[in-house]
Amino acid sequence: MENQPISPKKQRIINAAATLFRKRGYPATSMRDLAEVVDLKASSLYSHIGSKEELLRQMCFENAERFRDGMTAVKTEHSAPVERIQALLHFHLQMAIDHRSSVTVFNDEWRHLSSPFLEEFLILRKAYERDFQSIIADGIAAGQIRPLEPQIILVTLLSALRWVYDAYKPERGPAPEILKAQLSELVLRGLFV
Amino acid sequence: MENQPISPKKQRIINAAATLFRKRGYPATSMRDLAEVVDLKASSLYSHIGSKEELLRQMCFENAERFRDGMTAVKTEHSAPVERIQALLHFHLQMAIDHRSSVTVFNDEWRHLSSPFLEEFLILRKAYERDFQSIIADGIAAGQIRPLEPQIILVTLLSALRWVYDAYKPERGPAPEILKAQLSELVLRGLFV
DNA sequence: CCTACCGATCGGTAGG
DNA sequence: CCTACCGATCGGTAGG
Repeated sequence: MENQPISPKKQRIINAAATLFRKRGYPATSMRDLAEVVDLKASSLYSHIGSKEELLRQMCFENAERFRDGMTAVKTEHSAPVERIQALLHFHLQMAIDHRSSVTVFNDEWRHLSSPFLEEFLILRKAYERDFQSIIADGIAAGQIRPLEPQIILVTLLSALRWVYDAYKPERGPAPEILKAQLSELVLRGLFV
Repeated sequence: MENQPISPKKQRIINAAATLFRKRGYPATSMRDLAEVVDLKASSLYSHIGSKEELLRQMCFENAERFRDGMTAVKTEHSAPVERIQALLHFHLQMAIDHRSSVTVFNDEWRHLSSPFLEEFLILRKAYERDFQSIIADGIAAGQIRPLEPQIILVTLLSALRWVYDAYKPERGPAPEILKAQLSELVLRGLFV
């Protein structure tokens, strides 16, 4: 990924695109829809961006990097599996709050990437999942995590947090700290008392 | 919803459409893609179906009915909140196994319905969620469910099951009974030992 | 169930 | 950043 500086105008376009992609999905969002939101003609978008798919790529890979960096930080700051899992859970929730639209696009729209970006993306995602899964396996080996299939635990945990990206609005729902506390308790300790 | 008999050919088209809509999403699936899968020209599809959106409607409302009927059955067969929740969890997993593609479309593609079907669909979904949420509230009142926001519990529970629709293949993963047992344990009793 | 075709819309370019 | 425009593809229809 090249890292040229991004102009403010370009950033506005990216943000508007993330919101539209989240709400309608990537294929159902037209460049004319996007242009209207940023008060431009569709053709003028191309002075700032290369293509529609470049926008999608930017969102997918930007968040792949954020999750990779988050994983690195968590592994550096914590050594016990249980603490690592708790920290990752909080990190996922913070990502949902700070980068709601672009993380939703990262979660749901990556399949519309074309080759070779799709393959590159899947490699990054696989690496993240492998890291996470091995933390879970460590927790099981230490007798602190329920001894179930690590793959099932991983996907269920990630899936349980997914609604937050789609549906949580900090201004409407509970405060972020309350949400984090309730979700941690629910996921880590279970539905039943 | 009218209930005219559905010809075998029409059913084949619906099934093929469900698989394509699940894999690529509704907007990114063209009628020419669909025609190719069922060995027809695109125009010939219209001898069997009314429109592309009619296919989407069929899948969305068919499953809305299945979930409504499932909810009715669970409430008839069980009276304790905890048993009802356990039965609903098993019911959701059975739906994922029996109707994988069409339930994924129901979950993810309903937003592409147009008026007034979108509004009608949301009413049905809301009713289901209200039923489910009040069972959770009953469980909390009875001291059997963790006393958290019922809305958070509901969406987290439904979300935790969602990956199964997208990713579970009975022929590759664990047997359905094992999956059900592990998922129940994980969701109901939590990640931590 | 096909061939032939329709108007609308798509992502994107040329040229200023 | 706009006007003007391109070829491709879309969902769908006419007519047999």
